[in-house]
Amino acid sequence: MENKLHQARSRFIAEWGALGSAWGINRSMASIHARLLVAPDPMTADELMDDLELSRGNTSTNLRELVAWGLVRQVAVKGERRQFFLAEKEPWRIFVTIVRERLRRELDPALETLEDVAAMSEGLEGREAEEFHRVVTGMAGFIRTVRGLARRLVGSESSTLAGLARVLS
Amino acid sequence: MENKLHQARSRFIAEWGALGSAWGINRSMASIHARLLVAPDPMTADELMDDLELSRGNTSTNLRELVAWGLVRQVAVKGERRQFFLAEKEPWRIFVTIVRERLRRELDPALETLEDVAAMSEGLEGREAEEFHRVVTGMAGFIRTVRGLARRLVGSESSTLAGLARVLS
DNA sequence: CCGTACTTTCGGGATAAACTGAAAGTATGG
DNA sequence: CCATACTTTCAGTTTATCCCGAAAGTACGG
Repeated sequence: MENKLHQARSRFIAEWGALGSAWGINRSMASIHARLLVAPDPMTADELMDDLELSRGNTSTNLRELVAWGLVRQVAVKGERRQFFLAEKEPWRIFVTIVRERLRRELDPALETLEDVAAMSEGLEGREAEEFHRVVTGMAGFIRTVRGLARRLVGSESSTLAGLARVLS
Repeated sequence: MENKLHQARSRFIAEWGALGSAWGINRSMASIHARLLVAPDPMTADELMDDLELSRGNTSTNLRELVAWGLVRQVAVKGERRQFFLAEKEPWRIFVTIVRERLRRELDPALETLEDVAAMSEGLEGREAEEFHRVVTGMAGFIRTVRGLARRLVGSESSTLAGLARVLS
């Protein structure tokens, strides 16, 4: 019985790690996140370290990252000196957090550069320059629209999924 | 003038590469894609190679990948022996292609495993096992819903962005 | 404040991914 | 069917990233 749980948990952690890798999240961070997700109670860095066979340093660094992302928070347990970590478990909130952070960290700077570049190429002459300007401007506009939609989508705390489902059907 | 174009183009290519990296696409592939995006005419592997200072092998491999993704296609130019490559330039179509491919390559397998793991932990007893089952099941359900929505979103060839905008406002 | 329990930092090593360049492969025009 | 122009493959190298573990740092309880 215990064994079945361990087996399922390992697969879950491995799969979460793989998904993370495909999206630019490192394996340790994804593993720690996965482990915390399925823990009924907050865990300490030491427990995670032993469970996932990661080094102390690695565990510490990635826990900090997860806290910075807002996916995990530190909780104080009365009468305990060490820190405990607790993951957000509600899928919609996890999703919203990730989308928000990625918009902020990656899309916003990219969009700024793109609009910069579009402006730089304004009014240049020649086939190449004209096509460049046309494409970059179009791309920037599209991304700006997507960002706006994404922001509204993740703007509300409660799930907009049901609403979306209605529209797209 | 020529110079301004070059400068803007370099920045665009670099930015596209950075964006790609953050999303698990390698830099060469993203650079080639960016270069083709802003080209008024189809380009050959050699032109790309010189322009981006990549090796022949790297260029060839990543062009093939881009074709496999459906973001670039080969076109025949009359009276020319070598192959020319042309990128899809419409932002909405690019977006749809990428979303479709990533759903298929990453989300689908992940969801399958997740549902597997959820089934494995069905009926196990104990706090840990019960929480595990609860969380994994919830997660799988959520992802299934998201996938369904995404599929519908990218199901139509023409942009659904306008429709979305209406709903989310 | 001192000792101890806990956490973070960081230089160096390991690993994996990306990239190169040359050789092998393919196909087309003459 | 040969020569040549072009493309792909692949073994080896480089590069970037991740990860380890020890040492330094921090703060709490007594």
